[in-house]
Amino acid sequence: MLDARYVRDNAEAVRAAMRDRGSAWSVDAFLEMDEERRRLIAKTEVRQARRNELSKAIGELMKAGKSPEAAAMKDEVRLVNDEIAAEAALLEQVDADVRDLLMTAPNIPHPSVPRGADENDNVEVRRWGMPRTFDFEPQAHWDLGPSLGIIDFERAVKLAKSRFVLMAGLGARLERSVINLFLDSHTARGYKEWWPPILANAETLTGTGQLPKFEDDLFKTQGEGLYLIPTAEVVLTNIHRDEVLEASDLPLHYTAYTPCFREEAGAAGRDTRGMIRVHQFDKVELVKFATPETSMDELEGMLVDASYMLELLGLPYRVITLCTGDMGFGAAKTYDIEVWMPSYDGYKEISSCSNCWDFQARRASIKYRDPGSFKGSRFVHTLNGSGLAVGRCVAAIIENCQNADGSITVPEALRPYMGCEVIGA
RNA sequence: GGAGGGGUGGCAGAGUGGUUGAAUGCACCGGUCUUGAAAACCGGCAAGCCGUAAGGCUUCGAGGGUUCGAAUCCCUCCCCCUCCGCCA
Repeated sequence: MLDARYVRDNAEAVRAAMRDRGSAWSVDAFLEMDEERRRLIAKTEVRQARRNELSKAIGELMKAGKSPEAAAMKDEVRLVNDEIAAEAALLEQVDADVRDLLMTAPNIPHPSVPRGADENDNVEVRRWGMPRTFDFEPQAHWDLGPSLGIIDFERAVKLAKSRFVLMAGLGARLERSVINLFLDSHTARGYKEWWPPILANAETLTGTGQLPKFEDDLFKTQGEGLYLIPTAEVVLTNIHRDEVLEASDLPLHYTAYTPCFREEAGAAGRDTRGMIRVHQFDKVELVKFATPETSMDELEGMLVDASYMLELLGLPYRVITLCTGDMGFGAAKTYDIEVWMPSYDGYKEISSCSNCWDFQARRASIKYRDPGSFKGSRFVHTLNGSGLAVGRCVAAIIENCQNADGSITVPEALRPYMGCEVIGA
């Protein structure tokens, strides 16, 4: 959520930001509604002040035993109250409208973000590793996995529906091994591990920005109306919702493994094969809470921590900075890490690391105090990044580490977890 | 799910209809004292909103109700604790 006052005071800058993002969000509609809201507030508050004043006077009269005088005043208060009730109803509606509108505004891009319309305008930052040249025809993971008996797409459809995955034997173990390698690595580098609920309520989903705008992307339960989390970012960030943190405790570095659930409503026809785009996938997530002064440095650090996982596995990757038009709703700046996928003959997203600035903190009311530096409390900056998407990582291992005989060489870092050096053969 | 108890400022914890937006303690900030620190003492210290400001409004789990006036009384819901039931 943007700061209403900021929008009011920097209308032109916000207009430009929305333009850069390709967002249709209307600054002028907001300004108009906001002005109406403030006008109504001023009006009702005058009456409320009058009521409070009269009530106080009544109290004093009653104490002095002058109830006839008080009775006359009571009549006036009743009148004032009627007026207040009428105006309050109006104000409540306008207030809700303004908030709803503000909730649908995307975050303002950081000045360092390249301007651009879509993914074609993203800027490559760096590359690591060399895509392997095969001296045989490499198989895609959706072919090799089933032929090795470690992935079963058909029966996953029987159990649930399309875009679900069933893994077997060393495939299942590979998934678990990757999760453990990631968690062990991140915790060794100072991230605190959590094990959160994977169903969350509407307030939680609103805090990180999935609601109200992106409800269609989520699975929702009946009855209680809880949502299956689309990423651990949702729960990790909301751990501190409605809290005031101490500056001396910042930055906080959190990590968690969770399954993630996505409707993929708008993704018909995209990445239909394999385990690239599925309704349920595993992810190890990184989340940080930082002061405004350090959040951009923390983003760089998170990018290193996430991409280091691919270096551990020996998988080639590149890092890109998303342009203004390609960034997610709540992000002020985003780096994507893309792993080399032979079946795509290209790099495929495996992590997204974002600094959300105070956008989520304002929604979720996550603040910090620093008595030595300023009075009161301020919003923290929240960051999140995949470290990494496990399913896509498994797919990348299968494809990048395959051999001519259809076996897979287990990356060295995973061997202690796998208990073997080769899958198949 | 049933019975009982409870949800108050960063934390702990008073407060049952009228200057109580809220005692007190801790934490924090400023000062005195001290070579420095601690202790002691003095002072300050909730948040949000409207307003150039003065100031005003709102907020004591959430929502509704009673009243001229509600942290305080009534209703509904949520959450926490204890006991019972159920259960992995």
